[in-house]
Amino acid sequence: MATPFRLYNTRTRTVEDFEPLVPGHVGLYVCGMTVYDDCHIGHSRAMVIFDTFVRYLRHRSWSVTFVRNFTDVDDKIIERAAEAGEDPLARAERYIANFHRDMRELGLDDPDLEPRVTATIPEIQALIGKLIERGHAYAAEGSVWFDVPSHPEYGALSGQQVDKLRSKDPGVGKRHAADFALWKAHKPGEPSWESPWGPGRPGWHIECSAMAWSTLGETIDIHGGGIDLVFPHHENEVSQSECAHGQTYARYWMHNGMLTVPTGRKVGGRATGDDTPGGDEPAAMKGKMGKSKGNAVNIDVLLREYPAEALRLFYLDTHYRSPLPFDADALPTSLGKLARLYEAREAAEAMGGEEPPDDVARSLGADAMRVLELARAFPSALYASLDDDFNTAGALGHAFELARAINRLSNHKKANQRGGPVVAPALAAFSLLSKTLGLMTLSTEEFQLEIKAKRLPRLGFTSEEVEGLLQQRAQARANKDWSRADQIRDQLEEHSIAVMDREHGSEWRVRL
RNA sequence: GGCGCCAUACCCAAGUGGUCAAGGGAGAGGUUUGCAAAACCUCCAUUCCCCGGUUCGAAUCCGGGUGGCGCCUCCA
Repeated sequence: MATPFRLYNTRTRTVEDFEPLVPGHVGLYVCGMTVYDDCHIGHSRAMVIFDTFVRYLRHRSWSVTFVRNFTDVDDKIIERAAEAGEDPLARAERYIANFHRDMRELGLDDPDLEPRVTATIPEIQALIGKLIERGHAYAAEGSVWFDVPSHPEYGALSGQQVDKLRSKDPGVGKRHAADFALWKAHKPGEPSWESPWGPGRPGWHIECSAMAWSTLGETIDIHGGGIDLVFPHHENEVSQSECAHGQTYARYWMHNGMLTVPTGRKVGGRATGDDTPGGDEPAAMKGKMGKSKGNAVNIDVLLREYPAEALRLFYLDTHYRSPLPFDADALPTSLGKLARLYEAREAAEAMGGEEPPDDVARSLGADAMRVLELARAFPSALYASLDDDFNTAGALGHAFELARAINRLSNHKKANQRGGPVVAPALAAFSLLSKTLGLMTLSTEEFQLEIKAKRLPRLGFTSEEVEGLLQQRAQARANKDWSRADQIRDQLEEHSIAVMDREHGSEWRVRL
């Protein structure tokens, strides 16, 4: 890589040059879902960010082993399953299937490995055994606790001081308030496994240490996840792994910001098909999106109405570490921006043609040169942004500059026929955007069809009805019956269907 | 009570020591059009929450204040 790749490291609170342990190869472990319910758009923000991150690293010739786990046995799953009167493991299985369905729908690549807690029990027990052996854990009444005071470094990642914590959970047999469970003694009705300490199940944090260890070894290059996991989850992982192995657990910590619901705004709205009136929602609704706050919007619901790439653009249009506010305008805005990119690419394609004669080239002059300049500079501009702590929002800014330059050139009548020399570099730039950020991966036609399929049902029309009306309107226009033509157009416009009269006929779009 | 992050125009959002403060949306005017829509052009922050300080020079660094958010309980 020509320029260093720079990444913010939560552990040091600074942006650092990224150097993997083994040159050219990156081991990445990302905390995935606890599968007790459907994936909401806060979860999928993390999924999209890391998917895109891996895509980019690979594009830049790093070899990446991407591991994203499933926590398929835990308190919450057991609790929810009990409420629903079902088997916890069956519930987890169902939500894993749903998650896979949602990620596929979102257009994400599968991670290289997706370990599950229930398939990592031997490794978890081995790790716990090691910790007891080394004096960092103790068994008490069928459970095993991590001995926090035995690890002086505890708190380094999150900046917490053990004696300042508001510890609540008393726990049976715990020696220190900050100690946390590695192994939980079996309770009736809960899934359990045999162990040297009696039947039970893993605690919350040990699983990730074990899964990272079994898939990537004692030291991983980058550990990712939501910023809300820093404490206690990641802090505890560090202690478990470093006390067991005596090696640095993760060299870089990469945390994404939360999806938030701003104060006094409507959540979802047209996005969810929920037509509750706007206005102030209960205080509990604002802040971080989460199931327990009752403000979660499930990803599958949104994907029924918006193309996956609109979600992707929504996520990538803000730096991954910033909080991302979600409201009713968010997706329409992102979809509009995405459509702008597609339309610019279409305009570039339409300019294909012969090498222009000199007089035409001269008349295209400055505008054509501008496109050429931006298109050729695009790769280095994109790399500069993404190499700088994965600044996807900055990278997108460059794409929009190019889009405007293309549209400007294509407005030029002569360019419409003869944009020749600028087309290839412009299309190459958009192709690079597809490869790295996963946007504009469809043909323009596919994209328009997807929009129509997802948006039209809410507008009270079928494609056939719209086409029928447009035929009537074409007839009226041919007869210069402008009032009839305008009446049809107004009727469609009322239902958010925009009609555009082109030289070769009328097109229509769903207004975003 | 403890730890940490953030504060850029009407809205969203890049930029984090040095030419004019990206980009998108909204708004105003114009080109185009049968009229529109879309697209394009022009305008839209002499200024980056406030107050001090460092510097030849700060939105960018330091100190204080105010406001918002995350974590300390399950959390992407």
